[in-house]
Amino acid sequence: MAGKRVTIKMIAQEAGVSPATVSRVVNNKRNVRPELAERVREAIRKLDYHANEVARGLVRGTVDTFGVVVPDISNTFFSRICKAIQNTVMPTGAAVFLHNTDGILNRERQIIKELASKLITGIFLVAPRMPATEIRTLADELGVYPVVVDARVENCRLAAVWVDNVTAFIEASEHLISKGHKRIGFIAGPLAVANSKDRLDGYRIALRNHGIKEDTSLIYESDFTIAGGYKTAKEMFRKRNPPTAVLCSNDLMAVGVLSYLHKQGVEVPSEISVVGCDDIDVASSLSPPLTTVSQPIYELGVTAAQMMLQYTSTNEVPPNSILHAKLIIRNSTSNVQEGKSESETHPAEQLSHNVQKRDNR
Amino acid sequence: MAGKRVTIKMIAQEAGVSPATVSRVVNNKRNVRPELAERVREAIRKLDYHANEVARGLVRGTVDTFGVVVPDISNTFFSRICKAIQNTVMPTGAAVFLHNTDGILNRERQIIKELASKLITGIFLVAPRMPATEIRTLADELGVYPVVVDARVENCRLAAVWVDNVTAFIEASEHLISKGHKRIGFIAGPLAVANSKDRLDGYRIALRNHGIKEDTSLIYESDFTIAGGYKTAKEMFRKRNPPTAVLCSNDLMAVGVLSYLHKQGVEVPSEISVVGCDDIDVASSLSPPLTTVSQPIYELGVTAAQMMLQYTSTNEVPPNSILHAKLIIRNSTSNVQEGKSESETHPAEQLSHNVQKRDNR
DNA sequence: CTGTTAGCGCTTTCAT
DNA sequence: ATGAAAGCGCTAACAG
Repeated sequence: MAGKRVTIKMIAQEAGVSPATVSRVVNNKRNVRPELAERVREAIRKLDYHANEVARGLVRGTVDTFGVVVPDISNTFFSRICKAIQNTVMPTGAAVFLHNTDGILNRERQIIKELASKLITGIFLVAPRMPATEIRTLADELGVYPVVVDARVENCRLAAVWVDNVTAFIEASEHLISKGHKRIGFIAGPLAVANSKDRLDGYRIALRNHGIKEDTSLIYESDFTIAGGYKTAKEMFRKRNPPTAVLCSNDLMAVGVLSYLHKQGVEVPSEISVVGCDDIDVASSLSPPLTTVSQPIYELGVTAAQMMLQYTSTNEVPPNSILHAKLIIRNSTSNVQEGKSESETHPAEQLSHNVQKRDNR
Repeated sequence: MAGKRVTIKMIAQEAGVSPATVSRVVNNKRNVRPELAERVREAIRKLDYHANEVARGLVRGTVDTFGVVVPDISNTFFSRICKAIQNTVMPTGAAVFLHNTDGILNRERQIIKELASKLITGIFLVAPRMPATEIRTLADELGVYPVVVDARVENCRLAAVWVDNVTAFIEASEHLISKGHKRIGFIAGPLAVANSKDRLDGYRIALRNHGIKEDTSLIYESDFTIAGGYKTAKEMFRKRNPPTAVLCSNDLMAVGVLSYLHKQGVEVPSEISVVGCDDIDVASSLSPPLTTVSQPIYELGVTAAQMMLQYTSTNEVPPNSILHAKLIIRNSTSNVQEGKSESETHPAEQLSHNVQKRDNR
């Protein structure tokens, strides 16, 4: 590549001033005679000068760039967060490094170090696998501002924004319960991820609050993918005494479930109700349109970016931000099929079931 | 942030050698006495040294980083390309800047310049709006290696990889024609985008080759979104004499069409056939599973990355790469409804239609 | 093989 | 208000 870049010196010469003055003009320092400043600006225009950000970064000791570290950029959820972060941060002139971890812990550590060696200002850790304390330590050591996105980290002097998944899934479960469902299958994401755990907890709390005994044979751990949801549904409905509704930890798995049920000729929602989480773009266009826990995805990203901007400018770790999800009721859920829920299940619960049902009419 | 970074000098002192020697060790130059090298490595380990990439970039005049510029990272298609590029490029130690243009031409120009000022090595332009010649000029001027992804650019000394959309859509159209469809609606993407144009051309060529007169009232331009597909379907089917099949320029619009038809109680494929393009993750899980033109998305990214690597190492612009799409026939397409196709259309074409039909049995 | 030296392009005292 | 000079951390001649 040819590309002789024009430097500050050339501008200085062209404008008949010193490099220092050019620097002052470029950086909008006010102590430059307007006349000179104009001459410099003209030279800059004429030679199409663009400051070498790398040189600038070297002397400043930091570059105006952030790193965004996600498990999987091809996942809509993460790519939307990523977009929100970018859109929020871009107006300040900052750029963004993007990195995939594939959910591998060591990759995460590795990437953070690489990013730090590039003198980036801050780093967004989206759904990180690393323990909060380690993040704190590493960031301090590396001199990088960390903001954790979509993971609940408390009491760590760590800036973080997440969604209240427990409450969200209590609500989702109660929606199903209010429709008379008592045998509700649950497909969790990887339980090593705090969000997955929280969602499962929400489900459990809701059951308990409504006097429904937990049946561990109804709870499955999967992987947040369509294929995973499909496979899990298959297992779930092959057993005797299957659920009348299934609550999924994300939409992709719900799509898998829907797909399986459709293939088996099972009608949703008349025979089985299905609930997802995320409200991905296609959720409202599925047949039936999917009832789902809508996560404030974009807001998650925007908030994270705002926290980062505040963090870096004040040097004080901003308070955590807890966002709320919203249950969007569409057509994949309905009242439990008449007599279906209990007749095939524990006869002992028949009575309470009827009471429950009556209560909700 | 505290974060006293350890420098090459500290390592030099610790190991009792000169900075140059440390540099040699770090960069694996072989002309260092093994004994010394080991001492240096130990110091590096002990002090947890990581080379300052910014300083390195300044002296080298370039940093081992690429820019990826996409219209919209939250679109699965682009995020998958992005992931492929990253995965391919990462093993070489390179990092990736990600930028959204929202399909705005000027943003594209702006971003390319910003990226260049960061001394990046090369830039991936995914579905760019900029004319090829301008890309060539700008890249030369800025001293950056450009690779164009998912856009047909020929005869420009410009490295590019794209999919043969014309052939793909001829095939998709012929699939429909072979099922007896003669009134085939077409929902195009923005026709300013070459790919959209090519797909439409494929459709037209197929019609012509099979003696079907083109009916411009069947051709719509939309925007590649679910909402756009929905809205267009609404218009399309409100007219008298609607099509018996609709071919969409991407899956998202097909999802919109499916959603509209489902809402109207129209059965797919028995009443209307629908074809999409991209084979997005949910395509096979829709009901009905969507017949679609499967684009080699991941391969698009991998190929682009390989071209870039070759480009930067040989300094010769690699030959263009044309990938092939594949029609995946699922359940959203079927034979045209008996007597439906023509009875409501131009009686004049009745005969040729019957001939056509017989040909394909 | 190894150390010394001279910058890469920019910002930032420090004089003037 | 402006210029001269030092130096950010590293690499790459150039000596030895």
